[in-house]
Amino acid sequence: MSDHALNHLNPSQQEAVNSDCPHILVLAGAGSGKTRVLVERIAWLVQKNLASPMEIMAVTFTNKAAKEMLGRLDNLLNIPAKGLWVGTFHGLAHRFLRQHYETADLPQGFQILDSDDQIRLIKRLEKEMNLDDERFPPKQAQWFINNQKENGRRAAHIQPNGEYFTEVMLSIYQQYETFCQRNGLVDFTELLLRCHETLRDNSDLLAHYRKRFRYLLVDEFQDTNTLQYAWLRLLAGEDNHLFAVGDDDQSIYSWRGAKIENIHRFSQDFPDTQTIRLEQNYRSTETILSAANALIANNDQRMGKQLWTKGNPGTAIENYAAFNEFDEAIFICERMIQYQNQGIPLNEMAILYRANALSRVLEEALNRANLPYRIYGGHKFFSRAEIKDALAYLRLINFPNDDPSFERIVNHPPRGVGHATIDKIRDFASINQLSLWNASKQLIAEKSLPGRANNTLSQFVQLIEDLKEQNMDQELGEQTKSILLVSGLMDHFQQDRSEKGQAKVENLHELITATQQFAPDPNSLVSPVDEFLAHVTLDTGDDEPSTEQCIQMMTLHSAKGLEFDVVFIVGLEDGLFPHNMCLETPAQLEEERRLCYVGITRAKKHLTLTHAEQRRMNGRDMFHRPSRFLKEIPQYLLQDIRVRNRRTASSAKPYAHRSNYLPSTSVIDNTGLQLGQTVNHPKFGSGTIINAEGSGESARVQVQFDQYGTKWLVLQYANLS
DNA sequence: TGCTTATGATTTTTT
DNA sequence: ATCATAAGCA
Repeated sequence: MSDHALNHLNPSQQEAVNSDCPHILVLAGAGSGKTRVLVERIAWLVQKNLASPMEIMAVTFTNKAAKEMLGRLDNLLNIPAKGLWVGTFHGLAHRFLRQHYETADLPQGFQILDSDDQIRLIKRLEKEMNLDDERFPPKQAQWFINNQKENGRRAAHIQPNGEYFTEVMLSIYQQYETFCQRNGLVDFTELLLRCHETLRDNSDLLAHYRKRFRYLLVDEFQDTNTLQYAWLRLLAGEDNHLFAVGDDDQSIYSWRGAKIENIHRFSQDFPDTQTIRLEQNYRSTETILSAANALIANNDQRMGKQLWTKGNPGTAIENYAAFNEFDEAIFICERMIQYQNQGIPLNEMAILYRANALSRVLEEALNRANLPYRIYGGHKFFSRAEIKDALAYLRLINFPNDDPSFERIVNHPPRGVGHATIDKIRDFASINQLSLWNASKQLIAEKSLPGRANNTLSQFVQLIEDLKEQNMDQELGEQTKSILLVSGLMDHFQQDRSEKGQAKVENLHELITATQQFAPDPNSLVSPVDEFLAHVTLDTGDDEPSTEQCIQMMTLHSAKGLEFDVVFIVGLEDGLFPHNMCLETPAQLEEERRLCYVGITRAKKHLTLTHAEQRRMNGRDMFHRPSRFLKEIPQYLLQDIRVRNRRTASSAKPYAHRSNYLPSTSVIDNTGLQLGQTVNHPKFGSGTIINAEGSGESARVQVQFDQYGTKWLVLQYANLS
């Protein structure tokens, strides 16, 4: 970095960037320039010739953070940061395993299971083991397995403790481990654990990597779990340099294994650690910072930090007590329009909520107000059912022994291979230690299935064989396209005329585009298909930069790391935020408070907090008290907002009937009817059309009647008016 | 076999 | 209210 750039760093930042100390822990408050310090540190190492890019590894949690870091480095260093390893824990471990798959005892084409696949597999194993999945919920087994792995424990290492439940969990873990190993499947935690074990048990390999990566840098250190920390320590060894950046006040992921203790342990595990605090905030107004500081001061378990700013006090934090959630939403829309008139662009405004369920009412209000918005998070593109179906075809064609994929698509779209047949395949496969694919082929060859099942299954096998044949030398994009058409998957979703069905078709088209645009790495060790499949399970791909002028909506969790001129935090009610499920222990409440702290510190200029006195949740009207966090913010920072005409229950609920808001595109072929339309039936009275299928004489519609429930009616005979 | 209806549970999320 | 999964029926 140039000396010019150094001048723009404050003393603490500068100290962190060019410290000679081998181990550095940077406690970086919100908005204190944490990413910048990380990037400048790397630039400094390279430009002072302390390290070549080859000797540096930088680890992040999300692909987004990794990409941003790489981008900034490119800018700063002016040379492509060649040889530099920047990536997520999982991405780097994956890279390692692909390179050393033999040493790691994995097949070359090992596949990655995402947590969906993991659950599916556990369910299947429980069934095979004749376990009741009510007593032993697959979710819990999943948690058990991941937790054991995060603590480095293989099934064989665990001593049965005499408790029946634990022993069952352990036996599931055993089966799961065996199955994955036999079939070359690796779940997310396994990527790291396997990498850790391989390094630990191969001293020459470990020596090589320790020698290579003399400088290790970690972002969001407060989010590391036990395994990730162990992995870092292993790589660091005695001699390497470890630079960790984190903020204990922003630790909000303990519920998925993050160990805030890792920050506390750091200076014990690395005795000569220099701890540097970044407390000057460059983001928010003084008012917003004071609120954040006051709130977080209520937590006992802190390393202690006090953010300050040279900035102006800014405007007061607005506090609005809404009558109900509709009133809350309308209020927010009005305020946003006001801010927009003040010249603040829409993409500088964000609405943050504790739970995704809260977004619906807000969306409706934004639609009515003609305010464009974008929702972050939620269902990631590559994890949507229809996309995973398509990917399963791609996977099975290239790796016929991939059982999870086989199971997913053997009867999807429905082709007459039912439960009974699948059960037989499974049994046969598990008795003979075959993959479902090979089991199917053998069963067909032996003709040991009932005629009809034999037929339908052969057709499926033939379908896959055909696709395999014709795809041998096709481009990935072409492959995907023909898979979707030939398999009938596209057709299947096209049958569904509802809005959701149409969205799925669009998603499939988007997938085709994604495969067409995918640029395989020319240096890759695996095939483009394989690379693409790993890419989609490791990178959720939801970080397209949003340059569009849209209001940003997301959960408080996914807001971490972002900033906006204007922030609205909604649903500040006891029971919702802090959430009911997080009130059991003081530690949980403290995490909720940190979450609130994260939310507040996202705001640069204006912050508005809202709560509703009445809120309909899970079909019931709830009356929550204002959040206790509101009381923890000093009154003088808050300004209560009153609305001139207090909205009544009816005026605050202007769109209770959704039917008017369905798009007009859902016209049913040649019937003059459309989805969402209200119709009258001679016998069942009035109702709303909620679905339709077929055309001409076989056209049917599904109607939700006001009094008789939902019914499918053949249009020809229904006599609707 | 596969569609329809009934039942149950519902924080947060990356990889 | 809404969604997913499971049992039940055509």
